[in-house]
Amino acid sequence: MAAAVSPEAERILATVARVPKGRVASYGQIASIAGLTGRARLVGWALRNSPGGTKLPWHRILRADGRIAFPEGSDAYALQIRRLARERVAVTGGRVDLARYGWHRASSLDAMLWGPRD
DNA sequence: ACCGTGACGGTAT
DNA sequence: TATACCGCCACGG
Repeated sequence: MAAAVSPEAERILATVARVPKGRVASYGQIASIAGLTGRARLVGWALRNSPGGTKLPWHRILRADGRIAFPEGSDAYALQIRRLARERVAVTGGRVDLARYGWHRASSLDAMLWGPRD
């Protein structure tokens, strides 16, 4: 049983699962929230090695500058853009406006003030 | 055990 | 805004 991977990966994946639909977060942000500041690369590793990672909203994770982390032109690159578009997240030039779609662990109040978009 | 690679990030130039 | 470097750490060869 249990693919266990590692306690850190578990926390990382659990954090990724919390990113709301229509919002995005950076690898470093996820690492910090998971209590692993400075270990953004581990987030990428955890996602890549997550058993059945298909269930996770991995497409909501981007680089710190809002760019897609996959090589431009790759299948994953195209798929991520497609999955984001499906959530109404605009991706222009392989990049998402974090000021607009970035997840800031908002409370319901913040959600009202900021709104999902617009 | 050494070294290159990578779904990263911050700072300097 | 873009490029270059360096710090970071798990893996694979």
